[in-house]
Amino acid sequence: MEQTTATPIRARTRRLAQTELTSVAQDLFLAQGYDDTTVDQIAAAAGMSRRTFFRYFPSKDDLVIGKYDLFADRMAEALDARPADEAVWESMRRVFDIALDYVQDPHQRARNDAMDEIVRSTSQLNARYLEKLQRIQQMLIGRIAIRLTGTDAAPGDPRPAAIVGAAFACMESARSVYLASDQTTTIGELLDQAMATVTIT
Amino acid sequence: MEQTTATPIRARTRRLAQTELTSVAQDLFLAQGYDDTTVDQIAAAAGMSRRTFFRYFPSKDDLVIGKYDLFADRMAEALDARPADEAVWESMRRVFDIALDYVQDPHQRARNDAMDEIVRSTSQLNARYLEKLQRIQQMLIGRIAIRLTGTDAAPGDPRPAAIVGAAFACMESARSVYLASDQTTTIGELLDQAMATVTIT
DNA sequence: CGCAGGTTTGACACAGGGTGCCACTTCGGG
DNA sequence: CCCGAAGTGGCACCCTGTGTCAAACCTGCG
Repeated sequence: MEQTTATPIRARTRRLAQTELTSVAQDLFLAQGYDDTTVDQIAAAAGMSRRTFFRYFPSKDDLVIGKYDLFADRMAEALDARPADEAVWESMRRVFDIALDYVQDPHQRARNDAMDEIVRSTSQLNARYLEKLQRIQQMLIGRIAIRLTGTDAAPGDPRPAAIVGAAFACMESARSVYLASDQTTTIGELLDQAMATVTIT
Repeated sequence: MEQTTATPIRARTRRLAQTELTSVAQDLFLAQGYDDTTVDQIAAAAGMSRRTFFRYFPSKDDLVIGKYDLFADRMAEALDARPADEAVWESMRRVFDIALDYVQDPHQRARNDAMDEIVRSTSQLNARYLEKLQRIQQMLIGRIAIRLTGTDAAPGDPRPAAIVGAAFACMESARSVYLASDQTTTIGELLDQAMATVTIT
């Protein structure tokens, strides 16, 4: 049967459990590192069994990396919202805005940066992070291709992927410099510098 | 004692075992997929024990992904060999040449492309591949930084990373278009197209 | 030839991530 | 109150990866 109506409650408690789990897990990761924290520990700390943990997250990695899935949708939306006649490079720059300041609360932001640092310093997580980025780019490439050539259908054209990839390269350069610096310069400024150096014709 | 002279024999037999292992493993991967091939199967097919396999490769992934380590050295060399006054974008283009045609034998090349296809279609391998690429880029960024500013030491400058990243984005766009196409256009041409679209100031 | 050195190998045990299965509880609605 | 669906925990299991240790295997040397 279709249980159409009553479902949102389930989804909400589910998300609650997930955030609780992430919170508890982050504490452990920051305290003893990602690799040295077992799923058993996380589950125990959250008061559930190991088996149940895997019902909330498909893998230990996803607990950390999963949040980047949100970006894909948001960035796709943001790109669609840009005026159609805007230069694609500028559109890309604006799309990145939402990735830059999606967290304002300074406390939460610090925690976020700390997790980013863990991702960067854990080879396995870093790898999966890069893959997520690639997947996001894939979403955008199709849209950029349509902008360039009125219609879709130019599968042999390397330019859309090159443009999107180049833009993300600028983004990543800004991010990495920002995280390694004393954070006096904002990511936005660094990104502007990078995207002024690399341009598209 | 220093067994200076007689040592290369060890290294050679080791490399022999490694290539044998890769060869046998590739057959299995192509036949039944990467995930569905266990290390036990590979080891058995190569006539050794599982434990010994892990003495030749630190992980199953590395058997596939390891070859890209060679590129790091070769590309670093290639970049150093470029004239110091050459435009960095042109230098990057030339550096990619060695990655493009390091296999000439058409039979071997087909096998190589098949493995690349497996890497691309296996999430875990794709992730680790991207990480390798990132590591290679890291090597090059330092060198590009020196070229831009006479000396080293400009850790707050996002431009070197942006340039190198953009160049690699062009490279990857060319590669992905090439692999998805009927392969009539060469990667070199696609790369030229991509790198003509993206420019640096 | 036979022995002493180091190296390679295989077998075993073990930890950790991840999955399928099944019984039990829990919770919401009629 | 009862029924059915969802959530849960425990168990067994597979696979990757590592530490350990004893046996096999060279290899040079007397």
